[in-house]
Amino acid sequence: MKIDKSLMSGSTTLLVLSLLSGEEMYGYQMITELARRSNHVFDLKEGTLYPILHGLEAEGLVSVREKKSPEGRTRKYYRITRKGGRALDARKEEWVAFREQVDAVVNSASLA
Amino acid sequence: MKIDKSLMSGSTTLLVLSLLSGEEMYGYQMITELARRSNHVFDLKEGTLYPILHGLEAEGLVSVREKKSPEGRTRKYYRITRKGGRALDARKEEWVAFREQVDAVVNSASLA
DNA sequence: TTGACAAACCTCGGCCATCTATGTATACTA
DNA sequence: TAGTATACATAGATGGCCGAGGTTTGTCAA
Repeated sequence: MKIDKSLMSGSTTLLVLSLLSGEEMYGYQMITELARRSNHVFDLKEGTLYPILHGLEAEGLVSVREKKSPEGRTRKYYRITRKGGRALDARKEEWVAFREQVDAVVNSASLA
Repeated sequence: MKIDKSLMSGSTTLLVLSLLSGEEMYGYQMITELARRSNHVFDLKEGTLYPILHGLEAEGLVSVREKKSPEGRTRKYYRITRKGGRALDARKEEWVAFREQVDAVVNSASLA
């Protein structure tokens, strides 16, 4: 199913931080991993992700280190910081509240 | 709790059509009703709603009729059309898929 | 060895949804 | 009669995401 992209707005940071809370990852990997875990519902674009990562780094929510892949290419591995963990918790709370209220409105109307 | 407004993007039309699926309503009422039903999580602005309503009307998803309130003021009552009903169903499906995939990513990461 | 393709990073310009600010008019109330 | 709530509306700014393009390095086939 194709989801209206405007629905995605605002959830991207939550998704990225969630991914990083599990393990250290590099950008390109996040894109493929997110697509895989969501059955391609989330097809994050490079033009979207990289600016977000730079922003998260500037805010101190993630840290970066360069590392060579087995083939010799250089990758930038991102790791979530303590501050990032707190930001993630806040984002999760927001998401849950948002989700519940949307459902409340959608369901309350259908009962009328 | 205050929700990042960017999260709202794309859900507004779903919410408006949901409201109208229950009953005929006028713009100002939708704003207050939405705020009430969502515990002020959704505090839709007039500058957001009215253009949306005009757009929905142009697409044939809602119809309008003018009616005087008991006090004499003129209101524009919006009603969902058959086409609007089908659009609502589609939006609901999108929302459910989106919600489930976000939860899937958020939860799968926290297990790692 | 050259050409194509995937991996991996990046930036810029534009679109689009929403908000802020402002404007109008009417009714109620202090 | 001044202020507040109701009820509609639009214009400009903002901000997130995408499309389109670019670069470098490695792999593999022709």
